[in-house]
Amino acid sequence: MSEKFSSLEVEKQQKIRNAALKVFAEEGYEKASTNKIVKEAGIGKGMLFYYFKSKYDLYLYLIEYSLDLISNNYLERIDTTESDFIKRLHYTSKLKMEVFDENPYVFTFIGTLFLADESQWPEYLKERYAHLRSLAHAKLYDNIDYSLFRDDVDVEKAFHLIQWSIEGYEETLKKRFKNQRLTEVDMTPLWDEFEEYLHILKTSFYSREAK
Amino acid sequence: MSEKFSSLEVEKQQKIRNAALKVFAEEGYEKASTNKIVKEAGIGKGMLFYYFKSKYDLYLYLIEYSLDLISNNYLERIDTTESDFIKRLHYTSKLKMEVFDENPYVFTFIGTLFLADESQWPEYLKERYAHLRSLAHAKLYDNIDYSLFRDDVDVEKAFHLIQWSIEGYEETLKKRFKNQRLTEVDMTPLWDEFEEYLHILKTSFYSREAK
DNA sequence: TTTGAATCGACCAGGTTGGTCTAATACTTG
DNA sequence: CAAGTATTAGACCAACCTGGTCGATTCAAA
Repeated sequence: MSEKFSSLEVEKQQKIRNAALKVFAEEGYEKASTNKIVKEAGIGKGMLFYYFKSKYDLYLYLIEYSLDLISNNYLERIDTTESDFIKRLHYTSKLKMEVFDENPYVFTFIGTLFLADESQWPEYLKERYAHLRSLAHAKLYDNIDYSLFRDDVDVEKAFHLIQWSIEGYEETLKKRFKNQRLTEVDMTPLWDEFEEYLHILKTSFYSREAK
Repeated sequence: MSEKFSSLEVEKQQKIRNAALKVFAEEGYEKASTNKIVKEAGIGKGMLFYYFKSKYDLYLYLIEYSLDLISNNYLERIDTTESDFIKRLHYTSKLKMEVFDENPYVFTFIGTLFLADESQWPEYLKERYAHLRSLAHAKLYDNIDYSLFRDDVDVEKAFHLIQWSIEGYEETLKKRFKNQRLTEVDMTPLWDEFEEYLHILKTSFYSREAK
């Protein structure tokens, strides 16, 4: 990236980033076409190479940007003093939706990195990516109160079941509102529905006594 | 498709189909390259167009083939007299794995059709695709004994939670054994693990009295 | 009026595309 | 063995797309 890009108005930066994130996320690095990106971003082809010296340069910039965003605006904000696993996930989902709404392609883009070929990345990006993953793990599992769970179920397995359930719910929501901006959707009934699911999970996996 | 293709030895047919299914599933119709397909199938470029008159012809053939396979070897074999939802899903998973093992790309390929542009398909394929979806629904939900479920949870929601859990488990398995043929994997401990998960679901979502 | 940063899109060489065709080989039948 | 047919690989084609360049133009500041 050059200082040319960073001195753009933030809206324009955001528009270009979103376009690029979208195309990279959907097509993967190799197949992502810079033509498609500039079209989506509504800028001329020349400008992209004026801001970034190559396609790969743009790609690395997006990685760095996404790592930062997910760390600072999402993971770091997860409150690990909440020791109730389900409550923590509940709050985590709210956060995720918030970030997702402003930056819909970052999560998919970061997801694709998991299968990407890191070997050519600069060292500092590899480190930060590894750091992100361990941070994510810690933010989910550190300081969880195991005693809330029924003692006749394997807590580890219950963790998984709860997580899969939440991911499944997220997926169905994505499918349901595929073509709408999230801001245009009234989320309150969805959160209610989500909470009903969480309530079921609670009554199912937590022991009766535990409130 | 021409009779040229169907009179090939079945192994060769299968190899070509698998190659094509794989590429179409991974890249989508437009981007799937016939060059990649013939390379993957280990045949010369000419042969593909000797067997199928065009890329689109091959594509339609694969749709028909996959619809048939999933109907006959998978859905139709699901036993709807089993009214215990979890047991039925358990059996369904076994079937799915069986089919998956012999034909790993059919499910993903069929999955991509959901987002594909049906509008140009011949009428009979549209109908059969619609039929497949209603069949799938029926095979999952018809004749389920609701009384097994705890009466303090919404059965519909419990359905979803259970399904998401199973899908989640399937996904983690796919990731775990991404690069191995399924036949090379010793499945028995996995089935045991799976059954432990099912057991938890049972104790969680079914009422105590219901066995 | 002059400068130079910002912008666009025509353009380039190289590569890939779906599809054709030739020429060689393999197989069958006399 | 010979003749003919079925099968095969891959060189080849025009059309198109690729990442990247560059000259032409605009326009605000000096």
